Amino acid sequence: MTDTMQRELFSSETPATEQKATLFADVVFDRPLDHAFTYAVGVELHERIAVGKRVRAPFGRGDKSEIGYCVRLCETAPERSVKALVAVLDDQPLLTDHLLRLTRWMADYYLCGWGQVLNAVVPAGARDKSGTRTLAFVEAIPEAAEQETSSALTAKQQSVLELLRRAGKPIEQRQLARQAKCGPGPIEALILKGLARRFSRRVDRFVDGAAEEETPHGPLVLNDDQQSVWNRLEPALKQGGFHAFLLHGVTGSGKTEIYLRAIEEVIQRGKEALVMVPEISLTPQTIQRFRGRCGEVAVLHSHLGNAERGGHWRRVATGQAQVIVGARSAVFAPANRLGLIVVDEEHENTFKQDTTPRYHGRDVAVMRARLENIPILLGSATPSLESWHNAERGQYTLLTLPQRVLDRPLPQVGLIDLRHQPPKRGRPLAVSDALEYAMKTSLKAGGQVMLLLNRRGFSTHIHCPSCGHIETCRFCDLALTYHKERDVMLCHYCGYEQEPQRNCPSCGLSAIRYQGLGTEKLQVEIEERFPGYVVRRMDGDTMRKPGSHARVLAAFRKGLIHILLGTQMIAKGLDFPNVTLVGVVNADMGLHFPDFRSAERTFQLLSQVAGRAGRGPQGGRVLIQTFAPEHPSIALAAAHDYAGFVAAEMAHRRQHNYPPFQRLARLIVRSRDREAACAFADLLADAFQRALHPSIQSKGGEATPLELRVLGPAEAPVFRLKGYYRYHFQLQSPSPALLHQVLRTVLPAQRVPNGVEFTLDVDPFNML
DNA sequence: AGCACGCCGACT
DNA sequence: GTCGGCGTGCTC
Repeated sequence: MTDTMQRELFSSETPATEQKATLFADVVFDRPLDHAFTYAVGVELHERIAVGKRVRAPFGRGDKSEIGYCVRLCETAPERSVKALVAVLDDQPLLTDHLLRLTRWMADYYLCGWGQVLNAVVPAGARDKSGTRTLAFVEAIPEAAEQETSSALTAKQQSVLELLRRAGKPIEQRQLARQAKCGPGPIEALILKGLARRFSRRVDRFVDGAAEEETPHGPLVLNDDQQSVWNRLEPALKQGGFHAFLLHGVTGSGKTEIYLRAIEEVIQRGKEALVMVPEISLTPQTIQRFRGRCGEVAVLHSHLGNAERGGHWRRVATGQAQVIVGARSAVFAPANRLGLIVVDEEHENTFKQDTTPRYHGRDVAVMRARLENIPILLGSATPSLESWHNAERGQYTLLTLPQRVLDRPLPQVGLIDLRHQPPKRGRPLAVSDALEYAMKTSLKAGGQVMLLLNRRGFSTHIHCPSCGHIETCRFCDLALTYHKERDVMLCHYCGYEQEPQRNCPSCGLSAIRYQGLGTEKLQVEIEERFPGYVVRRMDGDTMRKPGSHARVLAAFRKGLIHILLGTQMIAKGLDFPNVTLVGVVNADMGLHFPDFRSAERTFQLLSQVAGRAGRGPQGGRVLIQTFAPEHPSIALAAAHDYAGFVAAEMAHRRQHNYPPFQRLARLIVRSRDREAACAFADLLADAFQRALHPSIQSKGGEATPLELRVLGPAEAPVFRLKGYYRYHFQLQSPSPALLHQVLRTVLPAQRVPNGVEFTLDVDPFNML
């Protein structure tokens, strides 16, 4: 008897359909399927089932038990026969109605399964109960008179009691012991003497420990620009309703103060505020700023452990946090009474996720604000062209802070033309004489210096002068970078490591050259040329351990480091008032990327670093070394001319039909088999071509091609990656609606061959 | 995405 | 004759 016969027999004896079922649940699974599956809900689960909870259900031919999300309940039986749910997993729904609608929209917009989105949205730590524990708290008994017993109090007991009375609230026992620098003895004694009491409380792990000494930071007086921005913002906050603002404020113009006021305003109304910042800006100082002013703050970002993240997440879900600060994924914070969303550094590309679902945190935030009918404030010193375009079209209200606070001028920016450097004896140096002189001057005057070089490692180019061989990654076709400290050659894309070679693996000659400049080599050069000064490097290599980032920045702030050099990481720090010189070692680095946003990125990066200088009363300047001083990204960043840059770049984008004027979707086909990848990319691109020009083959009459173009296919800029051959092409569409219409007609009809994978990226940022 | 079904080639 | 390759289509 075959399996099939068995199943047929079985199912005819006991019909799978629960004829008497009266409740049905629509369930979505973590699969790239765009529709929900209906299950009967047994009577025993009627009390427990709810939209937004996870369920266990038999799925597929083998009735394999799968976990999915319940997204809808209804009482009318569907036409087809259905299976019954096995279990409901959660006590409380993990998703609010708003979040369900938001994620549904994401699945439609980014063309992936709803279940996939939900799985990415609900953090692992929130799905289980981990991350809570029971702790003992101790508090002073206020009415207890001390007199009778005070004579018997030891010094330690006295100080513990002092501490408790001063706190005026319960303190966790171990923390109390730490603060009083005592063991458990004195605390026990106080409890025995009836001066304090102890009780247990179930708390989220990690969260309570974060409540360190806070320095409440009173609101500052607004300057005229800030005041006029506030005057436009305040009514929208008071009134509520969807309203998108783009706050364009130069670095140091006091955007944060505007954020804080706006947050305070909505908190006062009993609402919650969500603040999204780029991952690297999520430092303790950033969080502290909000803790000082805004009540209970929850923090959500990817570097938290499951339990810790779950704790914060639950605190948000239960309304215990007024402010949620987090990176990209914080846009899904389960807040119930959201009153405002702030997206700081709105232009940052780290808001775009580069795994499924490939969403853009800022765009999802705008959609969330729309769905929840609340205001949203996007802030940046260099707004993305997308947001600027929206402001120009009147979709967003533009607010401007054109000046730095306290009338501090923007730093003077000088360009050093590397093309006209006098030839040097020996090997070329990273720092020109002009930059060196400026550094020495600044340091002698007691100032600090920051140096930006946007490439880590020691040598970025390892080649053989005899045969021209270049050391590349075995799996990607990218040049390996030599890292001197770890003494390895590293692929910056896939992490592949290889022993450095003495001899050329191609021709055997023993004269391999390690060329090209990375932060490690720069550090060596700086230490040689600036003896007696403390030099620190900050890049992906030195910042591996958590906390090291904050430690270096703290040391720099204290003046323990004279010269801080590093990758763009250093551009994101907070204010360092004593930085009087910022040097950019090579400004052109990102300029020649095969990416239509490379000019914008370069402009943003240079503006950002330039903003680091002259934050203090002694002012400061910026020196940019470049081979292309007349390039708009560089010349206009040097002139602090955002408007000028945007005008030039917008013209360029319009001319080439790039965003923000048209929408882009990128399709990437990859396979270990080069031919297979190439063939399928051609096939797919062809399918789009045919969909766009249907009349060509039919009537031969007037072809009315939709205004949508297929660019490619071609080899992806990184052709080999992690052992895969990659081809890609793009769809360029005048409207998102048309783009989606075409994608939805063409893609479902495609069958992807075995051994070939393809991904779709709507509104792509990474073009490599 | 999984996973089972099914229809073809090389083995006991 | 059967084991197993992977192409094809479905999953409530």
